[in-house]
Amino acid sequence: MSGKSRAAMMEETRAKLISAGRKAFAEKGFADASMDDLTADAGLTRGALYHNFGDKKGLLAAVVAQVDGEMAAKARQAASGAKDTWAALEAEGAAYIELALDPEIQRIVLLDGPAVLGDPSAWPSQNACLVETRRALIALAEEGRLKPVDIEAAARLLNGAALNAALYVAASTDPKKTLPRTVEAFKALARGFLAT
Amino acid sequence: MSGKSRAAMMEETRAKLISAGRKAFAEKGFADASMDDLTADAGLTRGALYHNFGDKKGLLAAVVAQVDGEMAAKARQAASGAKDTWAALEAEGAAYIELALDPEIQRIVLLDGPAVLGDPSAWPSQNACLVETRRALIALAEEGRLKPVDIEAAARLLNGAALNAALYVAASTDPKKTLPRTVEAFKALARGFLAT
DNA sequence: ATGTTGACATACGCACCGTATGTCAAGCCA
DNA sequence: TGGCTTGACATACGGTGCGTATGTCAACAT
Repeated sequence: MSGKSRAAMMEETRAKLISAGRKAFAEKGFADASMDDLTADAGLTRGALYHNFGDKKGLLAAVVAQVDGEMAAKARQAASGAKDTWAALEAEGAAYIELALDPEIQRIVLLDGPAVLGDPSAWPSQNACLVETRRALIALAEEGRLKPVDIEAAARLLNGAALNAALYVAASTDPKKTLPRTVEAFKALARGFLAT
Repeated sequence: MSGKSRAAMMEETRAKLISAGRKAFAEKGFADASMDDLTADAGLTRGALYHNFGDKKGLLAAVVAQVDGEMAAKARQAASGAKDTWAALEAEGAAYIELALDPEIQRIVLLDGPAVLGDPSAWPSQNACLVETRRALIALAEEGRLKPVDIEAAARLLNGAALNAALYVAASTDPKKTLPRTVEAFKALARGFLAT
C-alpha cells in the first residue's frame, strides 16, 4: 500500500483538480468560479493548480477536453446501431442535441469554452464532436450520396445547427415537447446535403 | 446653443458609454475590458456607468442590442432585392455569415454575449437576426413551400448553422477562399427545409 | 430662498488572479 | 549515510478591478 509512483500521485491531483473545476465551472460559470474555493474543494491550493495547468484558462481547457471526449464517445455509441451511413449521421446529430441539454455541457463547452478559449476548431482537443461529424460526411461522400459541398464547411454547419439548437431547446419553456420537434427539423435540414 | 434638455444630455452620455464599451469589448473582450479605462475613454467615470446601466453586464446588453440591430438591418437590406421568398432566406443567411466575419461581431455577439448574458433567445433585444429568419420561414410556410417542420426550431437551426459557420470561416487560414464554399454549403443545407 | 431630486464623481472595501518565494519529501552522487 | 538537487506543492505579496456607499452640484419645485 501507499506504493504510488510520483507520476501516479500527480495524475491523481490533476484528476482531482479537473473534477473540482468541472463542478465549479458548471455551477457558477467560469468567471464566477473562484480558484481558491475550487482548489480547496479538492483539498489543495492554487499552487497545485498553477503548477499543473499554468493558469485558470489552462484548467478550463483540461475540463473542456474531458467533457468533449465524453460527448464524442456517447455520440459514437448513438450512431453505432444505425443501418447505414446516413442514419448514423442523423443519429449523431440527434445525440448532440440531446447531450447539449445537459446544463454542464452548455455552460462549459458551449458558452464559456468558446468565449474563453476561442473558436472550438482551434482547440487542442479539436472538438471531438466536429471530428465525428466530419468522419461521417467523408464516408457519405465516398459513397457518392452527398451533394458536392465542402466537407469541412458542411461539418461546421451541421454541428453549429445541432449545438445551437440544443441551447434553444434547453431555454424553451417545455424542453420535453420541444426536443423531438427540433430533432425532426434537424433531420429535415441535414437532408439538404443529400444528393438528389 | 447649449440648449440641451436633461433627457438629451443623458442620451448623449449613454451613447458615449455604449460607444466606448463597444470598442473596449471588441478589442479586449468582456472579461479583460476595464470599466475604469472604458469610462475614462468616454470622458466619464464608473459612476455614470452604474447609474445608467446598473453594472458591467448591463452595458454589454446595451452594446449587444445596438450591434444586433445593425446586423438585422443589413440582413434585411441584403434580402430586399431577392426574387422570391426562398431567395430572400438564402440571402439573409449568406449575409449573416458575411456579417459574422467582423471580429467585433464575433467577439461581442457570438462569444461574449451568450457566455455573459445567456442564450440569445432570452435576450431583451430578442436577437433581431433570429426574428428575421423566423419571419422569412413563416412567409414560406404560408406559401406552402416548406416541409412540415417546427418554425421556431427551424429558425434556430438555420441561425445556428450560419453564425457558427462564420466562426469557422473567420478561423480558417484563408477566409476569402473559404467564405464562398461555406455560403454554398449553407444554401444546400437550407434546401433541406424545402418541400419536395 | 430653500428643499428636493437626479446625474454623475469620488472613496472605500473586498475578492480575486498571478507571481514570487518558501517548504519538504524524493531521488542522485559520493 | 549525508549533503545536493529537483520537483510538487503551499504560502505570501502586490496589483487590479468590481460594486457600493457617500459626496457634490446643477436643475427644477414651492
